[in-house]
Amino acid sequence: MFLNRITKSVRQPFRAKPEEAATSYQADRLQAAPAAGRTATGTDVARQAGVSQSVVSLVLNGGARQHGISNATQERVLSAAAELDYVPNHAARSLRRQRTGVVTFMTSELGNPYFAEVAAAAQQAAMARGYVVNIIAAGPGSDGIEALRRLGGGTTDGLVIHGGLAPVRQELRLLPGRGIACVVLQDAADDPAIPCIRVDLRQGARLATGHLLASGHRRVAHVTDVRLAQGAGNDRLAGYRDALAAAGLPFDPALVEAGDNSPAGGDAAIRALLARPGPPPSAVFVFNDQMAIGALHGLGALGLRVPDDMAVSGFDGIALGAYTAPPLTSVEHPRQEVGRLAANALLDLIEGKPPAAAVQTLPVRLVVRRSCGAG
Amino acid sequence: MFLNRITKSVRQPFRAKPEEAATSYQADRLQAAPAAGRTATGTDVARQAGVSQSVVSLVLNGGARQHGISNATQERVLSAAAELDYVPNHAARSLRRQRTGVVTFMTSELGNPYFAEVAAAAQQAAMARGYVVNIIAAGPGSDGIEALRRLGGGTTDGLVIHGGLAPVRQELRLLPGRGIACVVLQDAADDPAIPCIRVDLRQGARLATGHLLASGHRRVAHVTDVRLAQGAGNDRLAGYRDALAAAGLPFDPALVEAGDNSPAGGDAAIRALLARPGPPPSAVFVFNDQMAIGALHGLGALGLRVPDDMAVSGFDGIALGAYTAPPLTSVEHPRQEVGRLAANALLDLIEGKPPAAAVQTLPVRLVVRRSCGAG
DNA sequence: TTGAAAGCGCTAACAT
DNA sequence: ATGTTAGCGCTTTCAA
Repeated sequence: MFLNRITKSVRQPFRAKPEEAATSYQADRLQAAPAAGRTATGTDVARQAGVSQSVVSLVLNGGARQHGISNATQERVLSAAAELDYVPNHAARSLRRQRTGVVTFMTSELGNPYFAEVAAAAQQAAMARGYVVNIIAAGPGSDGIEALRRLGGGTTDGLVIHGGLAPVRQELRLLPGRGIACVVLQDAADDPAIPCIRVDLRQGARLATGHLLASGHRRVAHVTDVRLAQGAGNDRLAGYRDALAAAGLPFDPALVEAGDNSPAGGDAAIRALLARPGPPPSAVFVFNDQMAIGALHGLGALGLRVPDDMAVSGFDGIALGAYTAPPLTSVEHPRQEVGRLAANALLDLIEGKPPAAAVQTLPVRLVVRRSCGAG
Repeated sequence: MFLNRITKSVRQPFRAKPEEAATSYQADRLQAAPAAGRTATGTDVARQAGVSQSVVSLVLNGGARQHGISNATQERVLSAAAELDYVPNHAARSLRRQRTGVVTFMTSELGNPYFAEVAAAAQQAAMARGYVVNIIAAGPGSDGIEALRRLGGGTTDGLVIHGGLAPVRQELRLLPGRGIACVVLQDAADDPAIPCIRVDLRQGARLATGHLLASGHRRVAHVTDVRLAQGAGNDRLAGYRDALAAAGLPFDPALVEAGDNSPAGGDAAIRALLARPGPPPSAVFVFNDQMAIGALHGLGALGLRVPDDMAVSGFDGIALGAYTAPPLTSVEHPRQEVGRLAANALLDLIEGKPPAAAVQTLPVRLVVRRSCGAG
């Protein structure tokens, strides 16, 4: 059984912490390796080419020139490798080189198109620098902690992690000590050795709310994600308050509602907001576009017209936002840039180059569409 | 430089196939390993615990009981491991065991919520069986081929691949020979050694189109994905034709339009369809929900009401479909089931258990909402 | 111009 | 009850 910290065999649970035992790598299950028609090794190639194994390695790794391997030999090695469909064993190479050539992206929000774009850009940047990227779908929950624990030597050279950090901060701090470079997205990891690439969410919220206020709305509500709630670190809420303050308006908690981060959550939140006593808001700034789409739906169901009865602004700028009825005002993030910068910061770290800056904050852009009334 | 097939060093491009050289693993870039504060090894733990390295391995892998290691020794090993934050080296372990305990998911459609759900379910199933899952975002393009080439020994024990297979079929066939088990999603890989888990798209298309026909529509159009075009293997198009035939209606190519698989593509397609001469359709079955949302938008822009002027059915059943205006009729897929079955089929293959069936086809379910008029 | 050999960290069979 | 040892496949230094 695999064992990172203080855990023991499942067969001897008297010592295992149950929750760890339950999720830890069950090596016992992986015993019987089925003979899958042995893969060709470098030695096989060497034999076939009639040279030594080290020559194979040299030729295949580009060291042939400086070691003065003859052209004829190179040809033989190359064709033997091709003939045998030789692929160097990654585990052996990583073990020997003490680097894997792999970097890992971890996120709980796989399927969020936002992340997909960031990941794609990061992957492109990493590939351009010779690395393979793989993605682990795990979040701040126990799965994420477990995943981080497994990230030991020989797994990956570095990690970009995205999504609520708090619960995994502890594990994260251990990674550099294990020789794994880290970069975090959005939430800085109070550790100067871990750079952070972030988007200026607070400014985005200021822009969106400010635009609604500038259009003449005086009761502007806010729908937020219940997981972030009122706590500190809710940048969008902070930006919303900034904008109110700048307009000389008081912050009214009765105009803030929290909901699930989903269309259904946005729908429920807008209904809750309108069910409250007192004068209803005439505009609402919603946490993100998928919740905003739910809100549009809820408003329609209540017989309210957008933007006449209620102006709506989303956040994030997903592609579908331009295709809702009415099209959704939103705040675009520089996703590509985030991915590119994150990958490059990580690889610089891995390769020992001087990192750019501990925290890089990128600007956002307001995209005005019909849902907020203005042109 | 890394080299799978007939490629050579970038420094000696006279022999390298340019396109391969450009994308291949550039080992030269990964030379200088920065000393990142040496990670603790099993030997370190052994020294600290005052035992031999093999005892450490035994204790940490659960072999302690049957090898009769004393409790006191076990305690010492365990606490030494904890103290040193020991994590077994994955490369070394994989090399020795000849299995990695990792399975790979490959898809080009990262960010498609459809895939995210499949992947999540698969991951859960794989984790329950003691494997780590990692995801590679690569598709049927050159990136996918490159990625498959790198999938050699010591990288992963198995692969689930999703998305248009044709271009990578060739590479795919080589994998079992390299000891990598494969399962494909949706498009069967004419190789009985590679199981396929699929959803009955054709039946889904029959259901959606059939429902429109049953509602009295006689001119039912179809918007398809341009990448699938008219070719064979377009199950949705086939199901659409099935339904027409079952209703005794002729297939009219003028009622089929292809577009980009995106909201913009759906928008453009519906406009193109309506711009054609001849009587317009009164209903349309669209390739998937995101294209259908684009179509709803296009129809609105043209001043047509849904469902009165045009009934619309999507496909896939994404969450946002219930929140469009009007809510979108669609065809739900059993995503979780797909993921679960794929993971289990793959792991059975890896572990040498008898696989269930070469091809498992799962049923879909029509979800009727307002966009098609019916209740 | 090529080969031999050491060793990365781990597991497991075989000694004690 | 614990230690020794032989590799897994690869890279790289040193020798020939």
